[in-house]
Amino acid sequence: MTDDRTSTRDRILDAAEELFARKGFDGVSVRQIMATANADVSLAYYHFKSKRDLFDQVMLRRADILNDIRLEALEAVEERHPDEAPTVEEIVGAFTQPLLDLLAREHDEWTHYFQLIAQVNNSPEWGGELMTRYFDPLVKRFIEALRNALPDCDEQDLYWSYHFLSGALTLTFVETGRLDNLSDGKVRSSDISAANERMPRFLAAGFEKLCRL
Amino acid sequence: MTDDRTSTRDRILDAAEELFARKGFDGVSVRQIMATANADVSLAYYHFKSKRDLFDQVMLRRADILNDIRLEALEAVEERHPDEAPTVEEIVGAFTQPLLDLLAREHDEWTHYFQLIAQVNNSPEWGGELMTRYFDPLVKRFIEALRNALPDCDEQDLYWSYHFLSGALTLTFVETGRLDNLSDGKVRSSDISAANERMPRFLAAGFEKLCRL
DNA sequence: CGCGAATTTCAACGAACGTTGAATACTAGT
DNA sequence: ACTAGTATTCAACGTTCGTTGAAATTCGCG
Repeated sequence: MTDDRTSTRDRILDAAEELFARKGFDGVSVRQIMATANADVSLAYYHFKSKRDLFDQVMLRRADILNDIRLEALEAVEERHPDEAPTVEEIVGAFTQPLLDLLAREHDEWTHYFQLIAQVNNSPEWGGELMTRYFDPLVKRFIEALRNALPDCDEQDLYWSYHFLSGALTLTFVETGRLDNLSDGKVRSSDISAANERMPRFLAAGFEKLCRL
Repeated sequence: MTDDRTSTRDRILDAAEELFARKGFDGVSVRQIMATANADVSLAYYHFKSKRDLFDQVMLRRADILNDIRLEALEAVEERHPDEAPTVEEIVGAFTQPLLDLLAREHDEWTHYFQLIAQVNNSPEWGGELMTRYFDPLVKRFIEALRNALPDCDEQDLYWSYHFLSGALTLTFVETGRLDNLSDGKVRSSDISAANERMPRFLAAGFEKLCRL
């Protein structure tokens, strides 16, 4: 049950975010959401137009925050190199680190939202449209920066490299415990900091391998 | 509507596979599945114990095929290097190429199953358990081969590298059309061959970057 | 053909679904 | 204290859900 001090609308959004993330849009009923939010069923339809609208508002609520901190990080990297292009690793880091930092630092607050993004990104029904709507402008900005850092890169190589990056990043959001099983507990899927340290180097090497020759 | 010549049980599995892949387990009703399969609702419960059992059988039906062709590819690579370890790129290729080859060559037959795997892999509820159950033994075999090819690699680096590989690969299964949007149609998410050519080189570079110092 | 088993049809069960309208309670501003 | 608007409660709608039991049909085999 969610805290009663926050506004009803926010409690609904919190409950919906958690349950959508864990069970998917169709795996959760409005009644379950409102029970978790400690509120009457019909309040969902007072504060939101429909179940689908509630889902969209959950997605929307935090999207700008992520776009902002990523753009900030990219601009900081670019300001550090006023004359030449930043390294690929720095650009990739500006894309992945702000999110994984946030997830590691405020885990309880953000874990469900990131899980939701991961599922949406991998959904054939919603992956295309929703991710495009919320994150495309920023992604285009990053791809431009990468194209600048890799001026001879073929466009196919560039976009597919981004695609691999996107898949690696979003799977890290999920914390399935898969690594725990595979490694007999020696590596934990929930160790976001460990992923955070490694991801930019791993992915930058891939970009450079594909794009240089 | 599915072909009437195949057995009812197979038609149910085909319809379930397609609909589960497109809409998720809870996004589809048994009635919709049976309508697509051109069969009476109650036949679902004659051939399967429950909706969940039907889902498990869909997952199970093709898992062994994938495990077999991957293991074959890995053994072929190892036989080509009787004395020293194969290259990382060859091992990664043995993990990714057989699947993407299959998906490219028999697209209509396999596209839904691969989409299903992608969604399961990125689901916090089922990702851990289901993927472990069906694919872990083979994955452990591949990680062993990679450890052999990268003898000085730290265990954390090795497992996280595999994790990034897994995310990049499964996102490619989905064909969301996201790349089409991002690149204004110049790159197509459905161009599996393009991904297939690039993935082993991209990912092997990441493994080597993380693992060699 | 006849008989038992495998398969398919038909009808229905209670429960849960998304959504709505009308009535009630609360909260400002005058 | 009165009122206008906001927020919340209560009861219900028609539909669809997963699942089941019994009857009817089809099939393999003597």
